[in-house]
Amino acid sequence: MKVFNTLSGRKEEFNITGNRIRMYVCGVTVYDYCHIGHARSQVVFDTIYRYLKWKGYEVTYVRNFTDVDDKIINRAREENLPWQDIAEKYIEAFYQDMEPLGIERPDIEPRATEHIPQMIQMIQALLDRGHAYISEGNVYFNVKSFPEYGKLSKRTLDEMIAGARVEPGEGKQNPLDFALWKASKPDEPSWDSPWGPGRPGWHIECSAMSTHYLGPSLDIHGGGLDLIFPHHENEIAQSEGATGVKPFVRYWIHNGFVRVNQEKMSKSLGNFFTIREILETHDPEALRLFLLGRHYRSPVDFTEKGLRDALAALERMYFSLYILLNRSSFKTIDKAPRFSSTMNADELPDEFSHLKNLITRFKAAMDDDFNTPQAIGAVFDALNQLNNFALKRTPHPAWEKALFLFISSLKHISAVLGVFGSDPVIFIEKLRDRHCQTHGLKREEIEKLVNQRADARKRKDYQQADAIRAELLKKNIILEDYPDGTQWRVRI
RNA sequence: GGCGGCGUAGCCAAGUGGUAAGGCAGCGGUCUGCAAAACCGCAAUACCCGGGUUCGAAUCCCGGCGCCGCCUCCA
Repeated sequence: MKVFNTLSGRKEEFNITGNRIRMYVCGVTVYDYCHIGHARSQVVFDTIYRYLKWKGYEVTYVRNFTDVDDKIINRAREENLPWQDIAEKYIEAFYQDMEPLGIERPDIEPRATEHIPQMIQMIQALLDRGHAYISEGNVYFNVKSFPEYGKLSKRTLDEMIAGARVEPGEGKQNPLDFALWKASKPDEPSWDSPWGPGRPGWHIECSAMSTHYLGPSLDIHGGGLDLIFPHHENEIAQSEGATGVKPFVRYWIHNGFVRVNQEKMSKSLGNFFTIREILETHDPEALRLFLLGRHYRSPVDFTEKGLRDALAALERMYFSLYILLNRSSFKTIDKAPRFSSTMNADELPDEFSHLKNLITRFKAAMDDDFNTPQAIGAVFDALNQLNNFALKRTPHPAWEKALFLFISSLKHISAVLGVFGSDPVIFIEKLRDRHCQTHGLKREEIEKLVNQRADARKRKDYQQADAIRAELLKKNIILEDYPDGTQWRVRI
């Protein structure tokens, strides 16, 4: 398996000793609803987590909540609520938004405020080792004490100072020094510490919590591209400075941005869509497929068209399965297929190459730096081949076996990608319901018309039949006549 | 100003040295009462532009042009 490592700037062979993977991903600061950028990051690392587990690794995945921070404090002031309530509210919202996207719960989800002692301990270690200093109740990290500072973001201290839009900063020896501990102002959250009442700086929580749960050396650390500097750079300085263990992280993985009109989606630009507002009108599985349709390191432009295309692709997949299952002897996905679950792909003739190789191709794609677009391509190759053999006038004698193999393969693939795992019947019905709801249509009426048309067709009254079809088409309902009956679907 | 990334058909997107996956849309064919779906075929004479290396480059090198990001809180 190859993984792109931000630290080296290259794809590297993924080598770890043993079978255990320690993985830490920066979660969110809980002061507002999550937007599509957060969704992408979560989907990307969720998929990586699922894939590593699927490969048989024993993964410990830690993802934090930053539940104390300037933004939370400000939000609390605006809403005139205790800051804890703000954090609580948006943690709950986070789960509500992530659940429909199929984001699995990490093994450990630590909150910053529950790990103040660990942070204090690490700050003390940094002071003891000469990497930090105290100034007016604040504790700062001394970047000059860590010669490798800049190795992740590939900048030198001199370059950063030359770039210089750095805050002068009260009591800092160097403008790039950053706060480990902030003396708290009167009405701010505060904890006791050896340096007086205060609260932790942002970066220290991830160092302290990752070390606490995973030890001083992690296998994978992830987050958005925008965390490389300063957040992850600072984490390296803190962790390696405090523990002396190098490297703090073996593989740094960063996902690219979601953009809107060619610009980064961000709170400060105000060009963001929250997950919940998108899911009001869009299918969550389509959103996940849309996000996985691009390589995780590339930027992705968020568009309505992109989402629609993804839904159309899903619909094609599920409608095909729906038709095929209907025609098969086993009818439904989970109702005891006639073929044993140990059916060997070798039982299929060689013409079914894409079906036989599907899992192999899927694995090869994912092994190459989690190339989800390529993996998805392999799935559609297989679907095309399946339809080709199954929907011919005289279907291939092995088509049911091929269908079964496809469904079994899909079970594996959906366990990793979190798409293509729905029951086709449920997916199609959901699509129909949603359409009826948003267009104020009644299913019974549609079905009544479909039946009327069937009668007309039996009478060979094609004029009447076509009139009904045209009427339904006006409502974006498309009829499809199959040998075993008429299906209706929604035009996307 | 420094550092990093990107530019592949109408749109989205893989491919990073061996002759262009896949999705959406389009066109032609098969099927169909006609459609739709599905399948088959067509569609970039070829990967921003200009040089170079190589038997061979979308893929490597040099030079442009365009876009984006980081350098400040941000997934």
